[in-house]
Amino acid sequence: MTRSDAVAELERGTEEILPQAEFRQRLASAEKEGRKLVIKAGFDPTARDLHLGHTLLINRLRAFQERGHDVVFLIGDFTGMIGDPTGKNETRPPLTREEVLENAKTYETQVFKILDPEKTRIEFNSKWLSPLGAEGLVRLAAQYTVARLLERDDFSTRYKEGRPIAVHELLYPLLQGYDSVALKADVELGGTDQKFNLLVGRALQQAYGQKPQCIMTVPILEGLDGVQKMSKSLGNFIGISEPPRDVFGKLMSVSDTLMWRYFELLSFRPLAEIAGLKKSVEQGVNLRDVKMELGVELVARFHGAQAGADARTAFLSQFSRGELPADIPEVRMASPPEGLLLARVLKETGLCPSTSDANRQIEQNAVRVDQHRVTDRALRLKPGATYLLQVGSRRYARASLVVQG
RNA sequence: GGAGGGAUACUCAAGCGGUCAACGAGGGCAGACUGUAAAUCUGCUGGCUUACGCCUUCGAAGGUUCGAAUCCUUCUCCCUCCA
Repeated sequence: MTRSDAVAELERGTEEILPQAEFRQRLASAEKEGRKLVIKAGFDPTARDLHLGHTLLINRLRAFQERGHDVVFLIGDFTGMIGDPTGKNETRPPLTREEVLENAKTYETQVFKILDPEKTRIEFNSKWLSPLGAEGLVRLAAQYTVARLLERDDFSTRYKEGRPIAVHELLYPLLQGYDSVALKADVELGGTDQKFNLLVGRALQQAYGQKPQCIMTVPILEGLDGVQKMSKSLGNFIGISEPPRDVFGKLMSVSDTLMWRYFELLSFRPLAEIAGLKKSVEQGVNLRDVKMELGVELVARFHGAQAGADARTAFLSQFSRGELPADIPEVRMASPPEGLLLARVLKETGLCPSTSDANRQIEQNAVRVDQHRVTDRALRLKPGATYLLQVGSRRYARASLVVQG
């Protein structure tokens, strides 16, 4: 890999690098002198489950790590008690110390699916923020002005609209910036919504007589709907701890246009290779197959290479050829001698949330018993047998009915 | 402290005494089609019930009425304006 390729690989998938020239120069001189850059990325310990959106940032960290730089995974346990107000239109209640620590713990296992644990430095910002004390805080606060804090979008909006801004929220950017001072960060990464905070870090380092960090922002990834940002609360996410078939399946359900964006942002393949794939689709290759490539790659990243291949095989057999999946849950239930209504059984097996819903599904031709469509909601399943039940093409179960008593 | 406005199903948002289990949009689920769980079109989207139908829901609690999401009272929470 040439030097400029290497830089391109580090900068890949970033939204903005400020200032870019300074970043490249700093990188070059550090590598020339065999010195590690301190790469900082902070995580708010409010989210427990990481999803693909978070991985954009983690992937950048990984790229730096691969080039031997000092990657600091900073858990904002102290600032977590404030809660970053970015993008929020109202004050959040502070988390308790216990909640913060609890959440922080769950990060590690997830993050190390991508990062190398040996090369990752995990820090908690309470380490330096707690000892800072009231005096230190006052000194820190003296380094920045209210007017500049109010430049931040969500602060200025709230201020103009007369909505409350608690004083501790104003402190958030300062504390985050002080983290950079404490770590002597060379580069700080964050989502585009973090730009303001990252720049405050730059200013504060300067105020404390350090060389100001460069900042690197990564895009906010759209969720499965292709419109809103990926988030757990919107339900449009792919979690990195989800089972292989869900990760794969959700990726397959991504719209064709969104798929390319995912590919560019999430795949580790060289950019040239992705361009090649795009070209091959234009020349008639089935886009579905390209989508599967992405699915295989991501499942493999989180669950191992074998899981990636298996997910593709399972998908093809189930949805292309309509075969049964390998692992169909089996439920035993008691039945009176005359049998149980189908809707009742569908509910008991968990395939449908209620008998009303089960009846609706039956009326909509969605239900199969032993591979045959059933449209009669009056059908009773007799005890003494095991039935294969399907609702739609994704929900399967076996129900074995045993005579009551 | 004073004056107004609002709270409706997963979300947004109509309704303002009966025809409301509640318009519409988004989301979700399903069917058709297909090259995929893409796109497109169609249907469904509170619970119980084989069915007739029954029950619960419109911030909370009471009340008026044959009948309330709709009117009245109190309460809780939000917002706007004045001080």
